[in-house]
Amino acid sequence: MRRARSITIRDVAHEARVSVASASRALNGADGVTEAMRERVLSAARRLRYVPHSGARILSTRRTNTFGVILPDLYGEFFSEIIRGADTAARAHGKHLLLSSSHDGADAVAEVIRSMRGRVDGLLVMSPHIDAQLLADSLADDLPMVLLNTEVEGGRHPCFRVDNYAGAFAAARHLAERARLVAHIAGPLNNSEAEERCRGWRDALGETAGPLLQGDFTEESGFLAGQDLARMSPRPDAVFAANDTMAVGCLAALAEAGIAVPDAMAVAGFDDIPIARLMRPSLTTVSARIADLSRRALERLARLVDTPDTLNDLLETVRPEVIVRGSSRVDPQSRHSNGEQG
Amino acid sequence: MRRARSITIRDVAHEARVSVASASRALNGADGVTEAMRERVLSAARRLRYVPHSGARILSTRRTNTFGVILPDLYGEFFSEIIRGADTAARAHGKHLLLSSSHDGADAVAEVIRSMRGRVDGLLVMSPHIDAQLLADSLADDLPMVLLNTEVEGGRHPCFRVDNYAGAFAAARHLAERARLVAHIAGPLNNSEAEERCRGWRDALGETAGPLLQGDFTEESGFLAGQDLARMSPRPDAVFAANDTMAVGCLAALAEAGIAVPDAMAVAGFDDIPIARLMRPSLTTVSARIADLSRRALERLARLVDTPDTLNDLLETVRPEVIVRGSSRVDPQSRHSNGEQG
DNA sequence: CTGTTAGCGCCTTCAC
DNA sequence: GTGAAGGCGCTAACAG
Repeated sequence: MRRARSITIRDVAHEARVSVASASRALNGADGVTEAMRERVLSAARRLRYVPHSGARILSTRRTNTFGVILPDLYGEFFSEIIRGADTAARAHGKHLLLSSSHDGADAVAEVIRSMRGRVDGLLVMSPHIDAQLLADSLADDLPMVLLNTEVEGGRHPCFRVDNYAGAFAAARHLAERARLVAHIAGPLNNSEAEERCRGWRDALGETAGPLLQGDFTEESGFLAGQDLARMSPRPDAVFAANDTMAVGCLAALAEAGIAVPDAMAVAGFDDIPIARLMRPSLTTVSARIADLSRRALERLARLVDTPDTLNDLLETVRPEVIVRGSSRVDPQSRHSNGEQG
Repeated sequence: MRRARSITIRDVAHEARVSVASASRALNGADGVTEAMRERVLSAARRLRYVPHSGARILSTRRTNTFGVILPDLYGEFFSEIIRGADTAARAHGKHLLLSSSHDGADAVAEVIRSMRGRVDGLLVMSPHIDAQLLADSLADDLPMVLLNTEVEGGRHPCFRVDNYAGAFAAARHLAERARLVAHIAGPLNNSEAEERCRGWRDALGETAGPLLQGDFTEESGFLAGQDLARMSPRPDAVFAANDTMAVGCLAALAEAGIAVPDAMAVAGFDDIPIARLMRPSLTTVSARIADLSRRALERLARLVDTPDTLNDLLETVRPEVIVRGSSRVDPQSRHSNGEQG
């Protein structure tokens, strides 16, 4: 546990009997160095187990080789997917990822962003909280930034977003094809994604929209909503949850209440988290390939950092796709469901 | 996108008409500063939208306020849980988290660790790869470090681990109570956790252990194993998967093959990832409360950084617990299963 | 209480 | 090709 003074480039230079400048050049593979000297420096470094101090390098190069990722939370499959996508891209570029959860609230995000100055080259920010607008204003412009599913008017930063409205609209329509009354379990208030999805559901169904249950994206809230649903009369025969996590909770409640899915009640979620496919019945959902989205967002950020370029392609919208699975299949694997010839 | 020269403490000092030192003191809430001056500096900082440059601060304070977390992968519920625990602790201490996946291999880990010098105050490392030993040797001692489920002989670093052997042993025993032949789906080769779990299974059953199927902790490998299992004759009537993810895949394969769980085959996994509870049937598993473990490991790391203290409590082992659920219940919710009066 | 000075470890002109 | 010197932004002695 002894924490000795760590060895610096000076030590290496001394050991190799060259100047610090030359050592630096050799270490960084800069040209203008004799092969002999380079070898001497490198071997000295090896002998001393020299490891460059990133803090110092950051200060002098003004490069951190790190991207900050700010998410509302780090918990659960959804954010795990986002992290995975970002990580994939970061690795590909040899960059680090500085992670932070903001737990909602634009001021919290602003604070986190502040604390990241000087330790990241750029930011990937997801802040679905409705007052993200405040955010935009309080942002320093001196840090490249890419937004993810974050509604901001000013539009100075590239933004990758899922068309939540269209996805929800399609899902609701799908359910309406087989059901008379389609309920909705909404996400948290003041969340722009939740709002868009709710709006999509409502617009898709018009007057025939079923009851609206308030949730908060957690599984538990989905469970409670499922219990409410089970007690209703007339009972809706379909429900669209604003995310998969709530849909999963809802399924559990329905199973407990002895309500058959999809026969007595069809269920659909949103996000296509990995577990959706694995539920029994498997969960119909709306997929936006979120890991892919975050990967591309980080790629974009990397480009932005390298070349603070033109303002084009500021907004990229992904049109999600309904994935029909067991929880809403009209005729659940009757005979060979492959033969779609009529 | 203009990236102006960012404003430094010098600008603030100038604006407030004080020296840089005083500005620094005022900004950092150090005492020995007139209230008037502090106010002047703070307001200047606000006016200029000054944000301190962490890189510089790191260099001069030799403190990064960041912990590095090195995991084999960032993907899936298991690692998501670990991240969550670490994040919880980090937030509580106002620290950042620098995340990195190493994708196995001790040399990869060593490389990642190298690259983290000067940007973290300490490291939380999980490297179940069997040659973690190499790791231990190549480690610089000048960075506080806490290990997670990582087998290293030298024992110079605090280590938090799950007793994989005991957990697997107990799970296998549990299955053996209701089954004649208990198969095992193993994790990847050269993974110490997988090995321990396999050993626990074998020792629990002795000669009566069923077939051993090779997996790699992925859901797909569990699925394939499940298919194999379905074809076997004599067919095992229970299977213990080395992690939940594979168990989930296995369940899917069994369902597809029309094998009833738990009646025709009991299934158990390991880790108690969130989804385990949500499967139908819900998945019997071994829980080590992994999020809690990583949280505590990070707490320990924080203490270690603050006080490079004594070497005691170097190893903390969690004895995991079998959680019996539907996939292995002898009498699946017959009548009111609460009344355990006989 | 405040300002001056000297680094933190590294990179990068600029002379030689 | 190589070395000396200055500076990145900030903090931490030390004087005043």
